[in-house]
Amino acid sequence: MKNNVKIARVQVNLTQQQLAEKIGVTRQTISLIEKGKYNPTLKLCLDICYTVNKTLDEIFWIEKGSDESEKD
Amino acid sequence: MKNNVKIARVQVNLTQQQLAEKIGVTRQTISLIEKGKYNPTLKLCLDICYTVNKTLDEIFWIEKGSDESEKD
DNA sequence: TAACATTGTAACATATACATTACATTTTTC
DNA sequence: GAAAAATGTAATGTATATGTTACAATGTTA
Repeated sequence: MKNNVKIARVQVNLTQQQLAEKIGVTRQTISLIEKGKYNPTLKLCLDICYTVNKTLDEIFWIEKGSDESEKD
Repeated sequence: MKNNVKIARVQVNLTQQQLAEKIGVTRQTISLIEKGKYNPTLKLCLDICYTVNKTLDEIFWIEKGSDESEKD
């Protein structure tokens, strides 16, 4: 699950810890999402969007079939 | 978790069953998502988008604080 | 209205998102 | 280059998304 969370987070000058606190999740969850190792829920995706001022399409859209990340 | 899955699904002339089969989930999952009773994962949101030819923003975006649905 | 297709939903099981704690590794700053 | 901050990640536990099966309710069509 590739995404642009890290880019967007850095753009608004937040650490993983700060983003996590604003959203109400743990830093580990943010870390794993940024590394593409989690398949986050819609609600969490939306909360991230609200906090970094982006839309779902800007941060989480990936073209069909272009997800190179592992299936595990 | 309000969304526009039902509208988009009907627009492309698919039943819940047909959409579910194309995506590889059960009909119940589609039903519960349409009724706003599930908080789907990003991967499933994307699969729905691909199948009904819409983007994440078109189907799943909701303005901050405008989610009237129940929490559980 | 009777058959049939579609949708809602309940009970129970399984997989996994996310929390908690802890520590290691990398990056920044002095 | 050492101290601190930021990030990666492992082990274990919990909550919940999703599967399975089954049946009821609603819509559609002859």
